[in-house]
Amino acid sequence: MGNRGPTLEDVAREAGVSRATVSRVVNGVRNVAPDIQRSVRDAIARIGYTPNQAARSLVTRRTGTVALVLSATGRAFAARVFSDPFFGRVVDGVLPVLRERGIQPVLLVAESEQARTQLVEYLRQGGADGALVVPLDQDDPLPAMLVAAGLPTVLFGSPRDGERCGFVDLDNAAGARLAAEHLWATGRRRPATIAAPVTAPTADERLDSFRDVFAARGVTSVPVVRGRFTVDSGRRAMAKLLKDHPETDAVFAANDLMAQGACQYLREQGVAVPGTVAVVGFDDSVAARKARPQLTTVRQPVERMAAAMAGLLVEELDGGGSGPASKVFDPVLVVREST
Amino acid sequence: MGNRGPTLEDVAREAGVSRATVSRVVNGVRNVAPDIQRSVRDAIARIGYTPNQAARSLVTRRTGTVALVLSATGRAFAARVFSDPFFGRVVDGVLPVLRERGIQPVLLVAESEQARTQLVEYLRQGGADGALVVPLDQDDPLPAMLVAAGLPTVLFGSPRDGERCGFVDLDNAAGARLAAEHLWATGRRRPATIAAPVTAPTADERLDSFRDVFAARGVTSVPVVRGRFTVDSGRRAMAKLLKDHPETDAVFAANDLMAQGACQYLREQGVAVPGTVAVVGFDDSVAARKARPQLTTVRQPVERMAAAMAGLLVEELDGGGSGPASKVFDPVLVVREST
DNA sequence: GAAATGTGGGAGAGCGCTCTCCGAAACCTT
DNA sequence: AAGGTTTCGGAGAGCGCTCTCCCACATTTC
Repeated sequence: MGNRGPTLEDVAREAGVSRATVSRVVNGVRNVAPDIQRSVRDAIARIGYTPNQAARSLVTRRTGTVALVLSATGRAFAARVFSDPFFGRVVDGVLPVLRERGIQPVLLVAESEQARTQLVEYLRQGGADGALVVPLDQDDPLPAMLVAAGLPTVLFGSPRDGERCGFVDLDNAAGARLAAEHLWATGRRRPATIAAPVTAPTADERLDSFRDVFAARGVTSVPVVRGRFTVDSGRRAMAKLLKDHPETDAVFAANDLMAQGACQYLREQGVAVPGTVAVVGFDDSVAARKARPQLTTVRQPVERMAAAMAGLLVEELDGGGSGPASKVFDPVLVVREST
Repeated sequence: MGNRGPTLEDVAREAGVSRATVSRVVNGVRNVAPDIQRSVRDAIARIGYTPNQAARSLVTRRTGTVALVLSATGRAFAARVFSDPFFGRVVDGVLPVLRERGIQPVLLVAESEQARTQLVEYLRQGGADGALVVPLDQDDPLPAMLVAAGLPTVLFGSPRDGERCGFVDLDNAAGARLAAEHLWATGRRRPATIAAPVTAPTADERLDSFRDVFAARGVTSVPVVRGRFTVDSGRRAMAKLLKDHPETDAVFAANDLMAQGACQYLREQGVAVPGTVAVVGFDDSVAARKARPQLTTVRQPVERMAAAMAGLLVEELDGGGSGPASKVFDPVLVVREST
């Protein structure tokens, strides 16, 4: 606490110059004669000076920090976040962009009502210059709260109506269409889907488009079971599907983990994949390649999207003007062994 | 940015009192007459005042923030952190303790050399009041760097010699002994182990104690294969073990994920578990209960340890004196289906 | 009734830094 | 040589808050 280290003033005295000059050297602004620069740097090293961020922020109104917020409204927060490789990919995408610009990335988690309030308060008080938000649930109030607090914010996934903030997103509808058309083209006529939880941000976009493709070709009924994005829930969903609709010859799951669970269950029951039932996943996460059979899946370029998200925020932060921007990415179908 | 909101001064004017009085109300110190208190609160609500954390920190030398640092020296950082449920458990344990005290938890990740330097710099400049560090690798220089920077620090896992900081740890040796004695008692005489990577903090503590137990009973050779804490590496390790030491009748893995991989591989090869080979894991993570067969494992009370870690730091932070404290937890053997 | 005690509020000095002015010196220009 | 321009360093005014004094007044005590 009372760790009061040396200040600019101390460095100035040590180097025999003024506070202003030391500040200029530290921040590398304007011209300072080379020899004075050297003597200042020496003094800094000699007495072990570190700038005080609080003092700096007070005048610059900047912290040099950006928050990456993982937010959920439901239960089992940590279990969800620290088992789905999706978040790791987001982090992987965001970090380099921020580091490169000397911005300190800070992970914040909002796992409860209370946490969310504390978090918004923290950011309002100047905890970070902006926020990158990855909402796990569709009805998450956090983005709206941040926007209302006037904090520059960029979302992973489209904002709901009225939330005026930047975002990156995947063209989910196009991805689902890709999957549907592939299954149709390979002769499947009895598809079913393991959908996202109703609360998921992307829940119905993927589902509806998938059905539309088949509906347009005369297949009007596509059974749906909701999963919870985990391998286990995929198994359970598949079990239900197999029981209620044994004629099913194709399954489209809303993420790879659930697709993997479906494959596991099918094979355990002696159902051939892809022989009898074809399975398509979503994301193209590491799970897709590790599963056996390797999954055919809709690739979501998560790292690139995350990087873009960080890029948009950084732009908004120093560009100033022009307001929230956004970027939508195109999915690609990756055909492997499960279809 | 130029988001200059209302200040204490504005509230004071609005409420017709002095800056000092508003400050007293906001921070709830000393006596302020009830009616004045009310009028100040009204004024705050009316003009939407939020205290400026930078200004506050500048004088108090406190941020009200604690960093939870995940640090690794190797590759594939995010993949490791966001797939092993272990970290979720740590987060789950730490958060409530901090929230309860109104401390804002901030997750920091040190995934590279550069990140580590930036991070230490950030914390030295007053990014947080203290750090909770979860090192993934034994040779991680971060704890030493933080201690050197004078930051109150508490580790998950014992510090290396000379690092003078608080920590919580599991009695790993006792855990390994528990596993060994259980296997011995159930008649296993040809044990092998799937050990942690040499770089892991707990690598040899578990391994050595396990061997000691068997050595004391005349079994002097215990084959070792190193894994990488993942299911996949467990499979590979088991394959090697089965090839080189087909007589093996028991396997002790350094975490549940590897034990799970071992079980999978054994069963796929038609080797009965626990009939022919018994398997013991470590941690008692969710994976242990989800695996089939359900794993016998050494329970590490991660959440409680994490909570204690946070508690120790908080104490050091406001207690001041007395220096770094520590706490060691006892493991428990949980017998399930795999032995 | 005067002194001692307690209570509630204001004044104002910083915390460590940035950044706008200013002025002194050095360098061109015609 | 006189003026203009550029270069470089210092002075000093805050940024928004906390916190120590200090003072005015109310209450108690002998």
